[in-house]
Amino acid sequence: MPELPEVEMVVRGLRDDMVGRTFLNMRAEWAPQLGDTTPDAFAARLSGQKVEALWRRGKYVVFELTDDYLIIHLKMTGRLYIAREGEVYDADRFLRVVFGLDNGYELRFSDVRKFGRLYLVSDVEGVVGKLGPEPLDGDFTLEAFRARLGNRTRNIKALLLDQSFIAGVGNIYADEALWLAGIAPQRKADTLTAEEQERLYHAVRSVLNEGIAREGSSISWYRKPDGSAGSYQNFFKVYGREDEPCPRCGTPVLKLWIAQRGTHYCPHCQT
DNA sequence: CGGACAACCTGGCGGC
DNA sequence: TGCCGCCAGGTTGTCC
Repeated sequence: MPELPEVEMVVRGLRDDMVGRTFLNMRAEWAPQLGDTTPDAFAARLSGQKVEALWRRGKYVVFELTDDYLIIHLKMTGRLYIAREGEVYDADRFLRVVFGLDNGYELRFSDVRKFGRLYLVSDVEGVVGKLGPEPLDGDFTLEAFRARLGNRTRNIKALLLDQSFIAGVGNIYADEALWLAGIAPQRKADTLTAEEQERLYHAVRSVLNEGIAREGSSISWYRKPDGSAGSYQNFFKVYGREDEPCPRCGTPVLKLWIAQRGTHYCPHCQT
């Protein structure tokens, strides 16, 4: 489900309701999502901790607490939303964890595929420390991007998906960025010209910003915390558009497998 | 470093 | 209608 823009919308949608709240309790229906921690231990450690801040790092949602960090990765189908105690929502069909808050509301985590992961740690870097730079941060400059690309021999699609290379880009935004930059996904990273590097740098930031402006892509499971859908899926140029004409040149969009992921691109104007 | 593949899970959809 | 196989916004570990 969620890539950087979707996770950003989740964080923005929860922030006002969550900052300042204190966790009273927690109930987990599927313990494996807590890693090695038992639900009881997780709940005991979390209870009484107040949310001081809420932010995003890559695709991770980070609740900065009194003593610890509650970190949640939504993986493919995870959702976070606020509900009044006892109130029932559609997403509750796949409810996995419920956090009781000090104001009569709950933070709920639902996740169809159970891939999502929750961490409660004192050291945030232990979870997010290996992530690459935030592509929308001011210090992620063209020069920084060039330096990271320089000697990498992998194909560019695989590299964009590598979270230690850049944090937050996933399958949709990788395909869209490569289309916008006019670069074929199977190109080896170290063969990009200076001009192509620059086009890709701007394309990555552009599609992520546009994704946020459109409030994310709601293809199947992703919804904002308030339950509404994003609209960026209506603006995809190639993702999910196999056989449809390329919006730039009319050539049918191809789908193939690169880095074990379905990859969509225009074989004519992405070179 | 990098590629391939299996695992972790469940639901939706297209094909027959 | 029903069943089956395939596919899915992600990551991690293993093997070569």
